[in-house]
Amino acid sequence: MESSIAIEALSALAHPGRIAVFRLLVRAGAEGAPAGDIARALDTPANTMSAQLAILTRAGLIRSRRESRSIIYTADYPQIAALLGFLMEDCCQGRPEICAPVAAMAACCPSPAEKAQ
Amino acid sequence: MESSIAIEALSALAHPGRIAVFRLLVRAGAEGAPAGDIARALDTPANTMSAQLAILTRAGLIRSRRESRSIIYTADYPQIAALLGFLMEDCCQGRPEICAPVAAMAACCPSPAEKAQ
DNA sequence: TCCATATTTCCATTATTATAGAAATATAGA
DNA sequence: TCTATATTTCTATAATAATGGAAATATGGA
Repeated sequence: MESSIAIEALSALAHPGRIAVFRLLVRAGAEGAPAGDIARALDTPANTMSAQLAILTRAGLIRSRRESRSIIYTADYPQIAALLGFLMEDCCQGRPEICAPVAAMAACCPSPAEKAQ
Repeated sequence: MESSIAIEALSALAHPGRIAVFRLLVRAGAEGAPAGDIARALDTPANTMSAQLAILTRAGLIRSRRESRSIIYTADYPQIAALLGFLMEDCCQGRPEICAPVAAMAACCPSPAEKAQ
């Protein structure tokens, strides 16, 4: 991942309204949520929410699809993973115990390989 | 983690100079690096670097210790893990495959439990 | 004490970003 | 076609952040 891409994503997240939107969508999973529902849930005017969703979209963190009159937003999980990977690149340097806290954080999401064990 | 804490950390990272410092320190491990070395490595004036280090420190992402005339900076791994955890909180919702890309990102850092297997 | 090195603080200029009212656009249904 | 709903775009004002020169502070050694 390019540094400039990561910075755009981090800038997008570094805002009280937008991080709330992001976390709502991370929790919402693949179904996502329509713009209006998000605006109501976070008690934000529709045009302000529209700007926030546009910024998160341009940053690659979320995606949208139209469904009838609504626009449904979803988290872009692979892109999010790429951002986290960029932040922690080469964190181990042969001593995994250094960044063990990071691995522990990810323990909620066992990989398919780990689930098979 | 409080939302305001996460925003301060993300704001600190959302900057070309500061994310370069952050990643340099993530790679540097527990030994860290002195301010002057970091400034030289990233070709940044000492006062500008000082401001950048201060912002990352205030955001809780890095720590410093004095060693003779130098100030050594290190990444604060537990705090970083807490930030990543905040971003991905409740990402699974009973369906771990949704955020599998995130788990795959963390595969470089097997936890002690995983290493024992 | 005096000097060199390492880092930080002060400051002013310049540039970027946030907010929401009002208007515009898109879709669906009567 | 007309109306209601859903969302976005346009716009101006207000607030915040980045940069690096110059000066200040802290440490160690002669």
